[in-house]
Amino acid sequence: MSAQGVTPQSEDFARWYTDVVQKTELADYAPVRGCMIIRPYGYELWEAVRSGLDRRFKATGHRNAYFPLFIPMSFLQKEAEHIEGFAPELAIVTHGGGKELDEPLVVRPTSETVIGYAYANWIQSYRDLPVLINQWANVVRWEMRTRLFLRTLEFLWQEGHTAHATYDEAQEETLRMLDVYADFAVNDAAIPVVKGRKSSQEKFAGAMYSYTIEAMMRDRRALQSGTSHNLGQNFAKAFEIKYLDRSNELQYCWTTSWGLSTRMVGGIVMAHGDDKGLRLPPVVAPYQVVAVPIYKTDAEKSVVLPVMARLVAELRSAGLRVHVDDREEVSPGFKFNDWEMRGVPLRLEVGPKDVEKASAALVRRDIDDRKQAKSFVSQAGLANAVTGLLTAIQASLLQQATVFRDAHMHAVDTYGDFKAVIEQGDWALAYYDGSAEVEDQIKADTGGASSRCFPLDQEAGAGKCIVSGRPAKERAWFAKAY
RNA sequence: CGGGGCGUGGCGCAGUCGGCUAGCGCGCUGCGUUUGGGACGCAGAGGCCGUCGGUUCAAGUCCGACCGCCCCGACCA
Repeated sequence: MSAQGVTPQSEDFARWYTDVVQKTELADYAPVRGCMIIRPYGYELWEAVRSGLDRRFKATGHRNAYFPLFIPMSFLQKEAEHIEGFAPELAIVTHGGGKELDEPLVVRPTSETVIGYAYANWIQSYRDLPVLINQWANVVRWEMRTRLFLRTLEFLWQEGHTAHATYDEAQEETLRMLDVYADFAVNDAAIPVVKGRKSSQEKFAGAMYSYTIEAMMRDRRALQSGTSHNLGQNFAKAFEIKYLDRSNELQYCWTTSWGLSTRMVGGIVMAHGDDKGLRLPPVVAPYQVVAVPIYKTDAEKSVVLPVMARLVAELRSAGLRVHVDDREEVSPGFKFNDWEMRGVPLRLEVGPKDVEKASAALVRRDIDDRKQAKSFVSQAGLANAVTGLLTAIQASLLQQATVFRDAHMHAVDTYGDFKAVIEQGDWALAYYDGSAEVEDQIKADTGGASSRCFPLDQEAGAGKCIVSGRPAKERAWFAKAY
């Protein structure tokens, strides 16, 4: 890490990422391997993700609740595929209060099982359905290799868990929540995403179908940014989640679960960041505007500061998140670079000339060229100008990410083209029979590219699997992924 | 767990064939001058050289073990 700024993205993306996360004070390493200390700036970003999602969950009829951290080991074993999938990454508590426990407790890697237990008790009749609950929680998965935000042993997330009377309702819910994630990603995080269905290898352990939103990072690798699962009746059967239908017959429920984690913070970093550091979308940025006063002498300072204070108050009363950098010990130039690294979307400068002319300078973070990024506006109506620019920046970041992404996604028809596309680091869309052998073959041939999803928006058609030649009904996206 | 790299003030590093009081840049503290794109001067503070054990008159330096971190793979939100 250099003393000033971060390793340029173009030089070493992985290094750039770790530099950015630490130098912008999003997070720090913890004393335990693979764990992370989320610092205020990073936590505020997560809080913005949280509030954007929470609002949408409530608007679609969900309520928040909280289920316990510890789960009896036996619960996980009730669903065969579930335990098989999670067993290698469980943290297990064997002792408590100085004594060995009769039954080990698992630190939740996800909560389908405890929640299934509760739902079995709560649900008797079709009148109790649907149950639409979400929880905000931490979970633990003992991963081999970790990276700040992208994969940590403990992470924060939300997990929605719903129970329904029919398959169709569960499927509808699964896709509704996938849409909620996509809406959040696009409109709040300014990240374009591909919605799709996971291959059977990539699906959640215990799910019938898993759906995902996949985003492209600036190094073109894919990031699974949120998942929504139709669990079928797998967990209902394992936990006896049953209801009496209208004709007084006992039926198993159909359940869903869906989650989005602090990984999204890493996604925001990697989808928008540039050589200078972060570029945060205004909707989720902890500070939307940073105000830097400019003065040389005490006399100038005494005229600049009151004007700045007045303007900042106006912006705040317009509902904007504004930070005033009134540090005396660093120069304005230093502050400009510092806040650009931290990704604040818009900078407000007020100096002696502005006081004279009743103007202010606004500088956009999303535009590289300094002259183009900077504009001078009248102090009158500043809040409107700022709001307008923030809207433009939000749109521009989405636009830039979309243009970048689309330039690196290719539909292919031959395996030669497929490998060439992956080789150059891009995403390839190809007919795929969905088999594990083909996926393994592709992984081996391409140095680790995996199927990301069968995109939902593809036209119905048929073709031959690009590897096996077997008939395939759908195309899938393949890419190297985080 | 396999391969590669690295552990020396907060951060980044130097420290030659073992030798004297362990150094440099950044940052930090104080004072003064500065301030519209990463200011400067002066004076300071800050180290069990990752841990343990060996070799030696003498170890940051040589040997061994261990621990930790980073990068690349197998596994994953």
